[in-house]
Amino acid sequence: MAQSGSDTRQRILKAALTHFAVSGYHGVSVPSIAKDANVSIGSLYNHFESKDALVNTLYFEWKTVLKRYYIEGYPAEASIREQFNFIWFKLHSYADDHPEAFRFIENHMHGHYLQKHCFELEEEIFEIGRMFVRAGQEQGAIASCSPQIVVSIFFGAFVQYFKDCNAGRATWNLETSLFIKEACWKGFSTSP
Amino acid sequence: MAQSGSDTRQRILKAALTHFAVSGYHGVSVPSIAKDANVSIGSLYNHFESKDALVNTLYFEWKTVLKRYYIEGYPAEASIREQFNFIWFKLHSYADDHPEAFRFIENHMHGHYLQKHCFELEEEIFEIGRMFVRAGQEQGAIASCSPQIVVSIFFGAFVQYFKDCNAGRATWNLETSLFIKEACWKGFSTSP
Amino acid sequence: MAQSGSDTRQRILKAALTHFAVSGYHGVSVPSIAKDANVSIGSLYNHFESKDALVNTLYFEWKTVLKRYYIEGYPAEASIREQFNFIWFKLHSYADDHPEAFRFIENHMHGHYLQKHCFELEEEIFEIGRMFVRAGQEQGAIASCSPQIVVSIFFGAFVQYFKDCNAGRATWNLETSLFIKEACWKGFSTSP
Amino acid sequence: MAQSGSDTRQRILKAALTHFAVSGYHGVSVPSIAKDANVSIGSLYNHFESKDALVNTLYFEWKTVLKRYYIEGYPAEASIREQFNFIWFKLHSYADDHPEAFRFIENHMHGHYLQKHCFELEEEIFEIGRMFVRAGQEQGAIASCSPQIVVSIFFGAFVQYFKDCNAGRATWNLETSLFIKEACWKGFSTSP
DNA sequence: CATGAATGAGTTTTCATTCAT
DNA sequence: TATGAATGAAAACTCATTCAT
Repeated sequence: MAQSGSDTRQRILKAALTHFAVSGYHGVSVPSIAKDANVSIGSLYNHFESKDALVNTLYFEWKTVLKRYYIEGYPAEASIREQFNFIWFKLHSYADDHPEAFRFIENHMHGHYLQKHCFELEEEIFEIGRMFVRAGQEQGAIASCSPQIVVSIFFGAFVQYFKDCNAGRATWNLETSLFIKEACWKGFSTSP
Repeated sequence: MAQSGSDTRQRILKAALTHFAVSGYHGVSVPSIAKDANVSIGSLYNHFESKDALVNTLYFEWKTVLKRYYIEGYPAEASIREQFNFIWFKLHSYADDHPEAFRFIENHMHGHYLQKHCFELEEEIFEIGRMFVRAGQEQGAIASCSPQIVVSIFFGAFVQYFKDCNAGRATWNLETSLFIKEACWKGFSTSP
Repeated sequence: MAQSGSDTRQRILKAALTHFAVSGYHGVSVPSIAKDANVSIGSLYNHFESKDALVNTLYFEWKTVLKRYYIEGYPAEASIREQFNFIWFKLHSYADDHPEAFRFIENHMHGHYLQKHCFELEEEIFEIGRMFVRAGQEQGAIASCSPQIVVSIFFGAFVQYFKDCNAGRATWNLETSLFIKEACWKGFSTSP
Repeated sequence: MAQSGSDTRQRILKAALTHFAVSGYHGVSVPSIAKDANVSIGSLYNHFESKDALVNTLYFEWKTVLKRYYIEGYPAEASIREQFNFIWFKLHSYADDHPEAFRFIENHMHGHYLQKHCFELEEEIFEIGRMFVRAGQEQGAIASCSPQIVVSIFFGAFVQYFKDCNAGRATWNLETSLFIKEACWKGFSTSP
């Protein structure tokens, strides 16, 4: 059961992600993560100070990945319409590439155990969305309202679609996703 | 500390709702519920067979209340537009009247511990939404797509708005709520 | 293995005293105490918040008993000589009546785990000794020096005698004890 | 962080002494010693077979040092009075030169983990004291009693004085120490 | 010899549940 | 029905020790 060594941390993170995504923080036991990672409990605690530290690391890492999805190649010079297409496409890609991570970071009640820097990162990411909305409003392309409201609409719709797919109420595919995207755009844009 | 007896069950349910809404199933201990309900542990177990039975009861009761909100007075004869107004208004009223209950039933990962009849009830409620969508589509008032997708859009938007209010990113009021409702309608309706 | 109920706490305290007296705080495991007390671990934790709370309770209780030994019937009006006889006799009686308790409270390094009120109680008891010394010095019966020094002499001698008996280097009996008492008196009194 | 090698062992012993003196055998973890010694855990185990072996080495070494203090230059031909002055002075010097070591070897409950040769060495050292007492008794200079009792008196007084200084109840200086020495002598000597 | 990641038995503690009163 | 002490399996976490490099 001894391990190759260097990838221990990654194996722990991978196993932990799966467990937390499925059962939530309190529904997961550290031994079960260790077992799934094929690592001893002691080893897990050599890599992460506590269960708490482990979820926080996980959350921060995957929110950071999401942030990178949004930021890298963001078409700041393109039209608002295209900016929205980009954001939606990235959201979709992230959920498609890393469904467990998306489930983990969006599906939970992230309670008392998340540290400040995690909440701050979450806010940074929402701020990316709000910046897009503000730009659209300045150009008159997006309806006038509190920017977060627009984010609520399209992000909420996307998350619910993702959940419905997990629950078997909807089918996961790009076509449907783009249909929802268009509906959202129609909903908050000012185009006739 | 002895209690009148008849309302014991209600006090337990109330305390349990608060706890589960805040911390999730696994994050709550039965003794803490009993303490908050001002009831002995033994008494709690006289009223509910197990922690499992308690959440299931709670979930079923509050989902039933939500179902009643939708069903009672549903304007089946009115226009699709008005039917949507009604659904949205009920959703809003429920979240407004019973914020903890809404948080509890919508905000969590309801995992393995929910029993079949709870999932069935959830599905029944979604079905109310889908029936409305189908009716709208038959009349040509709602865009043609899988009915659940439309539900995802407006329900997802609403849930996200509710969450954002809880997180302090948005402000809870009817005006904003109606703004989101209109955006959703514009999004999935066929009106020019 | 179910227990009569009301004396659980006492059984825990008794078992804990024995264990701590023999092995010290860190050398004792909570399960071993529970087992010896014929009590389940959970039950132990119903009665004491933590291992820490348990030692503190134990320490405080037994130091309080020692304090009572000194205080009750203290012959404040008698001669200094007789006051010393009284103190010594009480010290001896305590160690004789409760050898494990004496071993526990005097033989250890009571480190970080003792709470303030325990240290304060210890100081109160030393203060009883110092008050006796001051009275003796005012009467010219005890040599002039910092009062604690006199306490160090007789208390230290007694504790060492007690330890030596435990180690089999000396024999525990009143006669020897009184011999040491007389030596101490000769040592710090001013009598020719 | 690699070390010169030869002094590794010394650094380990030094760090271990400090830790054991403060927290006792069971209150100290091997990794914490290694860290403080600036040595890897593996290296520590190259030098000492086990935690057990480490304490035993430490105990034996420092008791040996104490023994040397007593033996080297012992004035066997001088008067009993001067022999006592020598013993006391050496005790004081040892505690003054190596306070941590003195705390370590005298302040603890040295339980099950000490090996036979450590207990034997302890007994040898007590025997030095008892030999002095016997010589004094043969000369009629020390009161007649079991020799260990006299040792209990002065050694106990000294240890208590040392502890009181550590606890802040007394002040460590030679003058006070000599005062206690004189009191002890008056206590157990036969001089008028 | 030096390193430090890995191990897993053992520690403290929690908690769903039972049951005698 | 109400009570809450008792239970013990399981959780989070520690730590002496090993071993491949």
